[in-house]
Amino acid sequence: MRLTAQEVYDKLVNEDGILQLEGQIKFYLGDVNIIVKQRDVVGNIMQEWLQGWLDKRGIEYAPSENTQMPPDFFLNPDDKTKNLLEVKAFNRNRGPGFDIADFRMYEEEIINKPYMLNVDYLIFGYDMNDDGVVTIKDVWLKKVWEITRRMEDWPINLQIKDNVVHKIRPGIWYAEDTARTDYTVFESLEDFISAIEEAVFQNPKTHNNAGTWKAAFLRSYKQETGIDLSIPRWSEIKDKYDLKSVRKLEKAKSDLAKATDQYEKIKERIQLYHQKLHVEQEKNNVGKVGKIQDDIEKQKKNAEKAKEKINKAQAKIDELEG
DNA sequence: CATGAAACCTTGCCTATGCG
DNA sequence: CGCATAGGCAAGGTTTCATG
Repeated sequence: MRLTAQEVYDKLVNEDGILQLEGQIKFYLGDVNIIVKQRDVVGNIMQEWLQGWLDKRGIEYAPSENTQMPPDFFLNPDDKTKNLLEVKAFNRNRGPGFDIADFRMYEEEIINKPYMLNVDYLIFGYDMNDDGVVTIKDVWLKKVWEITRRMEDWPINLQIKDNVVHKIRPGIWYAEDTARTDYTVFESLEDFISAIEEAVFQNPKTHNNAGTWKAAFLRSYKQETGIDLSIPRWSEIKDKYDLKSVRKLEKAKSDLAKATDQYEKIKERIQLYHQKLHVEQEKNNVGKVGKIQDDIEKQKKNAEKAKEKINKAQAKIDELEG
């Protein structure tokens, strides 16, 4: 039986009820039996489990030729450019920490094999309790651009050690609270490619290929799919993925509005006090005149403070917009 | 002196990131 | 990959302040 990645997903979730199952990782050597409670191994175990599951359900596949690179499974053994499946797993109580691929290999790979962009990622979000019991909290089927994002100083989320680029790592694609996320995952294949191109340029080790990378990729992609992709410039799309700056700008604007409002109210208040002062001066009410004069001085200080707030907010807006 | 609104502080939670 | 950590955000409580 041959299934697509989507059919595999549906079968796992709907027919086999994977979200209701419980598992445990056991190991024995001699007469010593242990239950593995370390999470490092769960990803590999899940991949092997899926292979066992495919076998048991009689689903055809060819296994990976290179365990370092996606995919893990070719669901169509006769055409190893279609229906490719990559399996990932991560601790659902934390963020996804798995690697997508080594950046340099990936950047070259998608020129040589553009169909790799179409790999389906089957992702398990698991939980492991103190007894080592593993349960699957979530399963997703995703394309690569749906699980990757930019980072502060790079167009794609990269693991960087001693200034050297290593792996592409995922973002959080399932956040229910966007107020807490700084960078959203990419909206399209085109934006993802734009980010890769920019990263090829920014990375010292690939910088020299940057001039030809995009053209080479587009040629290869067209040859394989017949499609002329239109890739936006990174500088034109980068801001929409930076929610942090968007929020900062909004806050600065609201601070400015508030401070301006405050400033106006204080000015009105001072005017009112001046009127009162006038009345009491006419009455020669020395005590009250002194008190009102004190009040006016106080309000003038408040006005200065408000003015400072206004300037600060305006400076922030200029900085973020400029 | 009481009141209500705004400013301020604390705490817990979550994400992003760097390192081993 | 896991883990530690920093920093941002929300909620809730508390303080401060203008005002009647």
